[in-house]
Amino acid sequence: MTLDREQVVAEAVALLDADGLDGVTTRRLATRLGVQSPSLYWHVPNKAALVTAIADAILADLVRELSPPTPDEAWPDWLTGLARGLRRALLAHPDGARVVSAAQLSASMNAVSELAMSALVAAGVPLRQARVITLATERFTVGYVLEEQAPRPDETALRGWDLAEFTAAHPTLIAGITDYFQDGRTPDDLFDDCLHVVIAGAAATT
Amino acid sequence: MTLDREQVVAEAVALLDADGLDGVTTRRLATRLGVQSPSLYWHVPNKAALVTAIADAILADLVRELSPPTPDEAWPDWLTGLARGLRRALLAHPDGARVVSAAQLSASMNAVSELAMSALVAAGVPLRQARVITLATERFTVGYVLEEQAPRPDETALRGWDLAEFTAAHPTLIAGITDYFQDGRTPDDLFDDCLHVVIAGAAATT
DNA sequence: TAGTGAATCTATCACTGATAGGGTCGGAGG
DNA sequence: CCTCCGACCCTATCAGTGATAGATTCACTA
Repeated sequence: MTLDREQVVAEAVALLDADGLDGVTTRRLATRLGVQSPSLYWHVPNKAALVTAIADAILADLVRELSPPTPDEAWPDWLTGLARGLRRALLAHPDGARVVSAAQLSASMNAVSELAMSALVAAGVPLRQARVITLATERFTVGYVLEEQAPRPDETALRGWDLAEFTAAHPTLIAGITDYFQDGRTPDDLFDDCLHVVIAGAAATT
Repeated sequence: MTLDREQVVAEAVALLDADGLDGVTTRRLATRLGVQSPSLYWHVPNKAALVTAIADAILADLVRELSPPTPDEAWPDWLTGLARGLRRALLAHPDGARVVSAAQLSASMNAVSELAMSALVAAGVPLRQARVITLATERFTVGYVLEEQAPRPDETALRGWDLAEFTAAHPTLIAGITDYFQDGRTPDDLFDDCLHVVIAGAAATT
């Protein structure tokens, strides 16, 4: 029962889930697999390739369950669903967005892009606009989740930080944040609202 | 002529410019400052704080030259200029977007947010919409530049990668990319076009 | 049975962020 | 003048990182 690249990646994802990206080290991964760390290099050329493989694994489910828009589905609605699915896939693992943005040439991400562009083109969006729209949507979504998953500032970063002082210097910002969540709105709502901006722009510029 | 936190950060930025974020190590930074690495910890609590300080330095120029919209300036145009300026600031240093996205509580970034939100509110945009629009714009821009500055895949990542095969699997994607740059369009144009999507959506959802 | 190649091992490298604890030196208080 | 104290920097060291060299094991095949 010798080790397998697939098992390595699967265990790396499990390690990511348990300890985040910084917890994914070659040694700890090897230990989990009952092996010494240099053995991993037989299955994976280097750590960057491992991260890319993790990214592909993270997006694999999304790619699998993705389907082109139904005939009666308007492409902006379909694209909204795509972006939501992408965000869910990224949020499903700690540092998911970091992993995907660190990936070099993720096959799954390219599959998502291809599907999105072909769907838009099929729906009558000019090729060039389809490219612009998918790029904007993808990069917005990844950028959004990246910030969403950013670690809370540690204690030393907050030393000398005062809420009252901050509020005084950034009144509109604070007001906007508190206002938004006042009526029971959730972080998911905030993403949806931001995404709606992007999609509305996409629909408007076509 | 003893060392100063300001000098430490300035030299860290110089080191970032020379060797990228991964090149910014405490030892190399110390060497550049003619000092041993533990000395840095007198001026900076840890490396995360140093990165945040670098991020603030990167955005400092932007914040300084930023001004509210003139009375005859429509807020979508003004916001477009803001996003362009943010992108330029990030692109001005290697890994600029990575640095800013890794920063914990960057004062400069918050200053940008505050300025943007207050400008929008002053222009009549409802507070909640202003929040959504600035968030969408900021995260889109950082996410965009992050990918823009991602390192080209190294050789081992490209082992077994075949353009013809990739094109066959992603015809629309490849067509869209080649089509876009065919008429002499530049990466700056691509960003502007994507940004236009976001801003148009912002204007449309108001 | 000899050999080949896959898969793993041990040992080690150069490097990282960080801490402990000891010096040095200038300026303020007696 | 002298002492003391805090700012500032040092040496020494730690635990941990990705990675490589080179030896070893072991199943299968010619």
